[in-house]
Amino acid sequence: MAQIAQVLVDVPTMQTNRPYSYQIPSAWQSQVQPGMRVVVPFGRGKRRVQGFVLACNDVTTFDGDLKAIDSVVDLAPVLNQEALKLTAWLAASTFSFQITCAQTMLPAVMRAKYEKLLRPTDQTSAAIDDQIFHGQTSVDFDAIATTPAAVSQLLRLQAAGEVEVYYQVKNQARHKTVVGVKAALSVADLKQVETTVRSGAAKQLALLNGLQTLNGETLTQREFSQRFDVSEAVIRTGEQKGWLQKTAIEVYRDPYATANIRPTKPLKLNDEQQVAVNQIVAAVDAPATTTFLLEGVTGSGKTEVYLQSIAAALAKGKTALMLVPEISLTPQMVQRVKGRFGKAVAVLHSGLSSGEKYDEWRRIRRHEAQVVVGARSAVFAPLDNLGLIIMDEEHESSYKQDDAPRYHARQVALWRSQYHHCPVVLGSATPSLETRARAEKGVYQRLLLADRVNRRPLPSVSIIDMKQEMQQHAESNFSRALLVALQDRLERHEQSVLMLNRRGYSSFVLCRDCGFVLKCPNCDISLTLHMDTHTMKCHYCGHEEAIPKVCPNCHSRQIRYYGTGTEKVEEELQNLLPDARIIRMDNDTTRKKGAHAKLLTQFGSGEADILIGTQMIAKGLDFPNVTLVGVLNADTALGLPDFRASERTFQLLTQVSGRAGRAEKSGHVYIQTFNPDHYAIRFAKHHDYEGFFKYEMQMRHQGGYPPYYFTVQITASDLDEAVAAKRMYQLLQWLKPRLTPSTIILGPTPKPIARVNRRYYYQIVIKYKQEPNLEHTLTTLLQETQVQQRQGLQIGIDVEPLHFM
DNA sequence: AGCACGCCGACT
DNA sequence: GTCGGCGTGCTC
Repeated sequence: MAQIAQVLVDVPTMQTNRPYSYQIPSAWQSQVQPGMRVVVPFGRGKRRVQGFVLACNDVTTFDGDLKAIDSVVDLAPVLNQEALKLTAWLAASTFSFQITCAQTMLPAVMRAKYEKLLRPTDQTSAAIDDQIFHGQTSVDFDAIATTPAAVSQLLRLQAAGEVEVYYQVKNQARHKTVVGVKAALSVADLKQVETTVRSGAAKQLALLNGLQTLNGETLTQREFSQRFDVSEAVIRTGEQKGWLQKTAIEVYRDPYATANIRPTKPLKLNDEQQVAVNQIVAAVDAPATTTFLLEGVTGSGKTEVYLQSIAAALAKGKTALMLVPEISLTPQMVQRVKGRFGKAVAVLHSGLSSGEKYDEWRRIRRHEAQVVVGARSAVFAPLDNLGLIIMDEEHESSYKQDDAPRYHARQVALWRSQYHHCPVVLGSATPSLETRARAEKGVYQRLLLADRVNRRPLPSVSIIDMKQEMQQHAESNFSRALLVALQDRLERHEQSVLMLNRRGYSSFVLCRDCGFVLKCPNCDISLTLHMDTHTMKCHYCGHEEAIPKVCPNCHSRQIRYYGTGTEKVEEELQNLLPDARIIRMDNDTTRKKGAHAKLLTQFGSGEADILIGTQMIAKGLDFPNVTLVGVLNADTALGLPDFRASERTFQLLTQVSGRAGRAEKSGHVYIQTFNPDHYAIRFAKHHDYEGFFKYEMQMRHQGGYPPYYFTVQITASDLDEAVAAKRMYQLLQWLKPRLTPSTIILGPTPKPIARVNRRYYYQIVIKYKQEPNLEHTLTTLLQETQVQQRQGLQIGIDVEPLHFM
């Protein structure tokens, strides 16, 4: 019987990023297993932390007295063998702490909350009890220890044994329960009781009759009350008389009421779709770890290919995982999958409450759900026996997590496909260059859907040169051509969608006399005007202040907002087209839970003529009556110092164009731009992904960028700019001799937004083709900079970063 | 992270 | 002399 547990403790630092050995108390030796959470003492004080058991055995390299596990949190492992292996791989490949990775894979409620408490002892004097405890059994340490003087007093009291410090490790996970009703007496006894009830007590008789029909089963109180027509008060009486027992029945929080979902049937596939399904299903059956690139224009029916492939995996008794970007995870999308697979579907996304996420996670782990649909983190869903992984819109940057662990869901999906020997399907109309290049080399197998379902032609696209427009007409967000088209749609009772490319282009306040721009005091970035709260906000640190009435610099009153936000566009459009009914969708109007869906439903049911929004409207929405799509500012992202700017612009334009003319009516797209000759815009006009791919590959080849090179970004930040810069140059000197000569190191350079939250940022980018020792080198780097990190320097490593700013 | 240990300046 | 500042090392 294993006596020693190797435990990963919940202390995310470089020094503690390894297992610690603990004695397993003999009473628990048969039940502690790898993957369970435990509470262990850690450190010289009385600190207790949560940890994950990685292994159980009888050996340790530690030559000292082992401490014992304090308590066991789980009855069964929450991380299975696959998850434990994945944790180790994820930590190594993203340069993050193992404990952080383990926690990332689980619902947030399973993360422990810690409380440091003070408790009285039997030596506590009346005076201290009066001062600190007021008769309570414990008080929060931090609430009392607010001043240095208070801290030293507490330390003295602790030394004198008058108070005790105690750490409480709290499990946040709560199971939702409803009240159940169960008979407490046998049927015979209940019959006996019936004879003693006063005649005319109809409800009590009904209750007794009802109890007799239960057959020892438990019914929810609600159901019982309805079925036998007895009130809760009567049931309470029955409980008091000892006829019945109330119990707690565990229920799942159901985020989508399954009741009103209409079942859907598989659609007839066209030839291309059928070929794709056949290939995928063959790989599911084999099983083979083939990675497919399913490349299909918008409207070519990729989703139906996914659904029928999933059906084949389920038919084989296997499970399936379907990843979609957060913004595509709309109620329509969920309905479509649930309509096909019903209760077998679990949905994981950020809109769920933490309790709902936990319940969905448990349904998956208990094998009550075989299909999981979810955003990025759903890639960790605890599905056993995986038969198929699908990643829709694989080029979406939201698949990469922005903070530690900086993983890309695609990499995790590929890892899991190796583990389960199952295929992966990467789907997109505009695949990332990396993926498309791998398909070119035969690493991935390419499946092409060139035709739109029903053979609808792609919408025609007009490019509008805003430079000319500006010269000939007054400054406006709307070109004449677009306005005429909008007017035309209003008259024909058709709908329009307008997209404002918000990135780096929101409203800021500018003084027309001296040119002063209101900036964040903590960050090198202008503050954004928010009309809903009437404040200026920083989008990086959250700083908020009042809108200035006079210029803080020259005291002029000519201080106005400048630039274009969705609100301003809406206002201008309403002036230009007073009769139009407009819905605006942006971060402000969709922040509330369910607001997103509500606005889309309103638009879909024809309650508005025009939908204005940011990038969020480009994805997945499918309204047959939309015949016009306008992109107000196509090129705001093109000017950004990022080699992926063209790729993103092309993808966005192609995607938003796909919103026009999805049913019988043909669509038209207007793209307003200041760079009408830019290749990203030219290729988007002709829906020419292949042309764009070839051209962009040349650009990447010349620039030495992915997919020709791999990249790693190292960021250092410090409150003192000189320190950040100096350390970065030292780091460069340290790094150079450890990398192969063909590797290119860019930087150090200050980040384009050099200061965020009072910290100064510098970055180095490593571009390499082959660097076998990179993992080791960078891990060493993190260890060697420990002392500096303690002194306030923050160092971060991002493997294959998606944003270079 | 959080805690103890340990070594220097201004107070009872 | 002691209290308390924070730099350094360690946590099974």
